[in-house]
Amino acid sequence: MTKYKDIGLKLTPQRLAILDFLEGNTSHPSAEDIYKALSENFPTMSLATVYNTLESLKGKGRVIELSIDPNKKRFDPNTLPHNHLICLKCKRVADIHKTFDLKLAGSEKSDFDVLGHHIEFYGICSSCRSAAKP
Amino acid sequence: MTKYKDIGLKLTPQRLAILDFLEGNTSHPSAEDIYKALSENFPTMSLATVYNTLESLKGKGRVIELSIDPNKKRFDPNTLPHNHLICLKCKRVADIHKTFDLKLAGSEKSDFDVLGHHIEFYGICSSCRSAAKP
DNA sequence: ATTAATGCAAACACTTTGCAATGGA
DNA sequence: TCCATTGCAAAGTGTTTGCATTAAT
Repeated sequence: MTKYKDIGLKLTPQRLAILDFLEGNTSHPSAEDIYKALSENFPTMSLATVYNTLESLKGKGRVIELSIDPNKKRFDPNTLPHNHLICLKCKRVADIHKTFDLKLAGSEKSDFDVLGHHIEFYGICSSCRSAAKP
Repeated sequence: MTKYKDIGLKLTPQRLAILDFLEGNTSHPSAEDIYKALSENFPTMSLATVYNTLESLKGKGRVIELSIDPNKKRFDPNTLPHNHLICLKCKRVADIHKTFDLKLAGSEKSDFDVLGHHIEFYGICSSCRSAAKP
């Protein structure tokens, strides 16, 4: 039960619930998504707690914040390098486990220290494709 | 002077100013950035007009909306395929003109129709690097 | 006992919208 | 003239923060 004992944060029931919800979750939920999912079992949980916890988890490197969805931040508990595929219609995000080794020449870097990269593929998911066209 | 005559939108002074500001602009400005820059010469211009115009330009394919900055939408008048490099500290965005031909196998696409991709490189820009470290 | 985390509400930042007045086409 | 666009204000989202209370260590 002390599965998260070395997390470096106080383990409150709320955090435990958030961690359990995120574990293995590939839906790339927003803070609101997490809040709604947990509100059923934690009716008193505050949305602010979800935001605060996500911030802490980000600081501990247990969660990645994605800016792939233009309307809200989405979170990914998979902190290993990988890429994403987003549906332009419904904003569903799928993981792309394939990685790419992209090199930039010095002259292409605009004098930045380049630390990494992230690829967003975009397209249409199967359910949006098969949905009746207006 | 009818440089934008075939744009398919009514050419108001406000829109002309926005188009002129964006032309060749590589700063990837937010709506607020554009509004501030033009307010000097157009003191009565409304921020809503900037948003409305950007929406129209997006619809006409004259501007791309970027979700590279987690805090706000940024806009790019360069609609040719290219990639971006963002400074993790100051959020400055530079263009990467190099493109990459990234292929996904059918099994990697989670049953999406993949239409394209965009690469975000991230790192530290030269001015942030040389800034005094706290 | 300490100190961090919670929940609430208020504040904040960004973006969108309703609508009367305006002005391009 | 006609209809799209403007400017303003209000409203709508998503996110952050202040603070007294609570609870993990």
